[in-house]
Amino acid sequence: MTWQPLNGLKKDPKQPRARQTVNRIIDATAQLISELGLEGMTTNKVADRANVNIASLYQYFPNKQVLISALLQRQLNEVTLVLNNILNQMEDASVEDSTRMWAQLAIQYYRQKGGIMTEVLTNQYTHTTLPEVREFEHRLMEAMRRFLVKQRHRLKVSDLDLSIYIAFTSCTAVILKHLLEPVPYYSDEQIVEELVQLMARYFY
Amino acid sequence: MTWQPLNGLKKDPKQPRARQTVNRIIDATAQLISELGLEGMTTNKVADRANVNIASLYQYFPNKQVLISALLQRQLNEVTLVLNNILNQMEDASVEDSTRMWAQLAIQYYRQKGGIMTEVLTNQYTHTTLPEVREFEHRLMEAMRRFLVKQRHRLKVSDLDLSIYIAFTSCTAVILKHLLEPVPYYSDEQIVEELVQLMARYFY
DNA sequence: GCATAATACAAGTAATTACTTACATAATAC
DNA sequence: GTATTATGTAAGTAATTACTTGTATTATGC
Repeated sequence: MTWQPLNGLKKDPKQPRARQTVNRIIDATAQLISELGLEGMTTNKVADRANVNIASLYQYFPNKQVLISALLQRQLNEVTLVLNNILNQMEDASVEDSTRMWAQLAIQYYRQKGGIMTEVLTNQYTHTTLPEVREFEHRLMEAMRRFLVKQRHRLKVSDLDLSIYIAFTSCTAVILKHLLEPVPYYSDEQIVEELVQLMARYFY
Repeated sequence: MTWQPLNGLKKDPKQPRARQTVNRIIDATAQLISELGLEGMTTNKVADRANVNIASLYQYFPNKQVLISALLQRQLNEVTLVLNNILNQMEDASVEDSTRMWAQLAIQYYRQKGGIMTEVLTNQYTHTTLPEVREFEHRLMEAMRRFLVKQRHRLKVSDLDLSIYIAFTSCTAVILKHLLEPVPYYSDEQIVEELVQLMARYFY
């Protein structure tokens, strides 16, 4: 049995210098996607920005796809960490409170980290839905489920999974739209509180 | 004062043969976007598919953007027609009924016409939100408003416009997701009825 | 019927794309 | 220290992109 490097890299960077190179490449990828969008990002530009020869890039990343995947993984892992923290905290919270926490976290994270991940997330509906994103969504909905089953008797849902699907999709879309095409006179708080209302009335 | 051709075309096709050419070009554009996505569609491929020389394409369309715009306009006009019909019919319908009609129409239209417009719509959150799409959304939300103010006394909303914004965004996202990444065990009817529930509980 | 304008196409262009080949330098093993 | 391996670069590649130039063909005005 032969070993593929777990992350899809062509070659594991063994020396610290090489690890730095790989990191610089991923950083540059993040910057460029954030500035130019997925379409605008090219491997040549990435290599330039990272001050690395294009051939070095292709020594570690077999192709563009894997490079994007690597960035995506890094970002998703980051979010997952923060998120798990929150999810544990809200054990027995109400739908209102958990919606609020979740929405606030999403907005705050985006404000800090820029639109790198959102750029990819918004393309999730496109032909090439990235499996990483799908899996992340799935994990999130599972967490919602674990949280909701505990208070199932209080909920007026017929099909819990369907409800979660609808709720998750709605909240995500509203937040994403608010972040990327903000309507000037809606504040973060207004949006969040209105989502809280929507969820409360839907579930209770 | 000089006249720009209203639709952004470089040149008005005056002879029937020319009008046919222009139409064939737009049709080919629709096909290719539907097959390959916005990214995959190129002007050269469009010309090929339309059996038209690439130079002829550029005789009428000054650039790729305008070509896409022309297609988008055609599609949006089509939908608007159908939609206005529906909107007039539902004058005094309940939130439930109007949600149902609207959602069913959206699904049906997509099933018939393929993903051309959705392809563009899903990229609405991207850097280049097309003004045509914005305007269309705006018109739709205005229609929702006209319909809702009539029964305002029955609604438990604090800010009607905000509610419309949230409702519209949620419904659109759920429908779009259902069409493009369908979860196998959710039927059209299930999705529609769950949206009806969501809207009813939100507004009443 | 013929001058003129409208419409079409053949064959390009320069720029950009993702990705390679061939070679040099730096670190490690012993 | 030297053989070996890891890491880096210079300079390409062929394919594709959006878009032009120059010329031939077709329709229209009168």
